[in-house]
Amino acid sequence: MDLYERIYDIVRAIPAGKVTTYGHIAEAIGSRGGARLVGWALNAVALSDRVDIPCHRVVNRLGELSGRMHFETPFVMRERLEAENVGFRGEAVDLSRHLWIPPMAG
DNA sequence: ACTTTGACTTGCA
DNA sequence: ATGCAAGCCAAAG
Repeated sequence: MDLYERIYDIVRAIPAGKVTTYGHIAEAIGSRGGARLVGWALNAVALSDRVDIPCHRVVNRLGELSGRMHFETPFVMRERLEAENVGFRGEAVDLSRHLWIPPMAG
């Protein structure tokens, strides 16, 4: 299984109303520090037809919507999260309430 | 083939 | 707490 598909599997597993971070996903696929790879994979998703992957539920370690630029508009990401009752703390997601840790692969 | 960049995170000073 | 450097894997020039 490619790392990309592992990433996609994990992102798809994020429950509505929850978010996770690039770092946690990277760890889940057995690639600690490979957070950038996750971003790259999501970038591929963004310009792909994949809609099954809720990439809006992936934020950086501070809960900031660093990937909002890659959506149709920079507001879509925030709006989608708020639509799922995700609470915000300033410009970042309240991770203390909405952080979801992905299960380890294997 | 080598260098630079990217929706990132961590370590050391 | 702030600032610089390293590490991860893949894609573009």
